[in-house]
Amino acid sequence: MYRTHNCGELRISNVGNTVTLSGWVQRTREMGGMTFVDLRDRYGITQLAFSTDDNDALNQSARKLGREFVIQIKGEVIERSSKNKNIPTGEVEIKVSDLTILNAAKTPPFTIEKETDGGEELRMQYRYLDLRRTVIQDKLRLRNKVALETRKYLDGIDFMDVETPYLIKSTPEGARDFVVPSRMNQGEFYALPQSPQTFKQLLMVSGIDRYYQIVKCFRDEDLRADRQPEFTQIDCEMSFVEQEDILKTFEGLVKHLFKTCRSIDFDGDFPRMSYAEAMEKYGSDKPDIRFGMEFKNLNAVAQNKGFKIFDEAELVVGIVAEQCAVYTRKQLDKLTDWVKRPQVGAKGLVYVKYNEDGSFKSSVDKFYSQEDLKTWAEIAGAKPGDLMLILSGEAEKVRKQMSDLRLHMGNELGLRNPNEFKPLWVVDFPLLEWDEETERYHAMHHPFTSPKSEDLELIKTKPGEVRANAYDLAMNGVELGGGSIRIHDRELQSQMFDLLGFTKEEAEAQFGFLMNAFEFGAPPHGGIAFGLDRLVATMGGSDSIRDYIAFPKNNAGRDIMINAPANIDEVQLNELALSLKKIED
RNA sequence: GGUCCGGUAGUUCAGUUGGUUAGAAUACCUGCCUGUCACGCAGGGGGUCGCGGGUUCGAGUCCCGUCCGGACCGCCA
Repeated sequence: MYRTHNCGELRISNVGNTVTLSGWVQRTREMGGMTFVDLRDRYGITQLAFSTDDNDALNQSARKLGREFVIQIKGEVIERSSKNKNIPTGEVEIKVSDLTILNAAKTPPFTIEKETDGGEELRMQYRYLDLRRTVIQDKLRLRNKVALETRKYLDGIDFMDVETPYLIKSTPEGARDFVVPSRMNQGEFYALPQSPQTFKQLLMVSGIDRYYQIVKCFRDEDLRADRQPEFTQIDCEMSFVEQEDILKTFEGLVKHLFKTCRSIDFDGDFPRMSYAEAMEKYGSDKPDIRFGMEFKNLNAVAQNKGFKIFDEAELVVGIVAEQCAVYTRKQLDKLTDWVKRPQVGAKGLVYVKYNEDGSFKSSVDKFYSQEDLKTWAEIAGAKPGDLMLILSGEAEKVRKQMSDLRLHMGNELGLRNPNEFKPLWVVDFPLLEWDEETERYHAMHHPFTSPKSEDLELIKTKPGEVRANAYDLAMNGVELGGGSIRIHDRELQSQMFDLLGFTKEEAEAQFGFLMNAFEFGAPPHGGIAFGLDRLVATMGGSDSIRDYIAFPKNNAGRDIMINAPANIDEVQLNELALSLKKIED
């Protein structure tokens, strides 16, 4: 038997017991005639004690142990003469009588500790060592708990877990597909699903009524701290529901998860905001409402006073940074540089300091009187001591830029507390989005989203103004999930494809199976999908999802531990009837 | 496709206007130490400064290219 106990469970009540423990050597401390060894496993650390008085030979062997050796010991639990209050097992130690080295270890390339000295790349290359760290294990433990509680909650209200295929068909809509060549059907390719969307809708046609799946999805797009090419969704669909039913049901899920996994209760219902309002007030469809700094439109007061840049702008918009009138020239220049970076892309930044004495100092004093600036402050809701930051230009771009600036200021001023959680349902998304490049409409959510019935008449005349029965759950500036009420009528679905620029033939070839299914009694249905990785990372107070995934990919989509992707053998290529073409620049 | 930041000891980093033998901390090794728990003390080993080219009497330092890592924009229905 390798162990009678784990390394985290022995207490003062176990004194006198003879126990066997196995684990990793965290550290050894040599004290002349004594040696202490910290033995670690997933559950904790237990101190082992050796001394020359007890057993000189054993003490000598203990000194030869290196970091991360895997050992097994037998001994008696004794009360420590000097206790360590910092760890749960700190009142006891093991007086070791037998020591077996189960496996020696090379010195690890970085320290296996809470604050490791290892850099990102090294940690990923030796991810199995990184995963020995308690902080990372805690994150995986949270993920496990969230997934488990999701299953409990959904199972409790009659949702049924149904698996859908990973080898499906590529479609041109949306993200790039990962494709898989078929050996048995040479020259043809499967695609890995970006989501089980059509399958879950077919399950509704099948009468499954309430479906969920915690499922891997794949998108061949560039990565970010919060985006991986393979990621996990909590994918859900319900029949005979309206938007309100979905929102209620899944607000319940999110509340359940925060309560059971983080002991956090939300007061009342989650607030809701229309997409239009979110864009106007925060310039984002996933606003962080942990702090204010709402956008204030200054067109009426800033234009036609002779300042050409504002006069020619479609939108002049400001935010108020409280108590920031004390910002120095240097700080303001730095902010200006920040918004001028290509990633943000603003042409410049106008500031107005509302000094404590009631006077104003701005970068546009040449064009505006103190009275003018006072009017701005009133509109913006600025008080003495505050700083107004103003951007102008093309409305859509300015909103995006101001949104970036708002979040930046939120970070600077410490207004984005990672232990505070502010959910927000964003509703009434537009159905369509004009794409400049292809000069046609794209589905904002996906082509199966139903338009709001009251907007249906606009579909021929002003398709861009049609709103959809689509909704997102945003939290702390992160999109945690989104969904919609779907189209369940063949004719309407067919019209949608028309609108999106599909020919009848293309629509039939790509989604005929779904439209055919709609002819055999499709119930009204809708659903939602949550990004599990983002949900868990947000619950853990982190911006990056990487540490919540056991084996993530790097910036370039590579797994640097196993070194994937990699070349394949000529034999494999031949079997697949593929040949590689060298692409010249 | 693009922008920015980084690459120096096992590791994390410092390295001045280009100038003698490239440093610190930590890890590692050796010795001492009987109550440590980030133990302490003394000593030691450890570097093709990512790679290639250029400028220069001289390059870790400047220039060009390239590879790798990170953050971001585009992209992500």
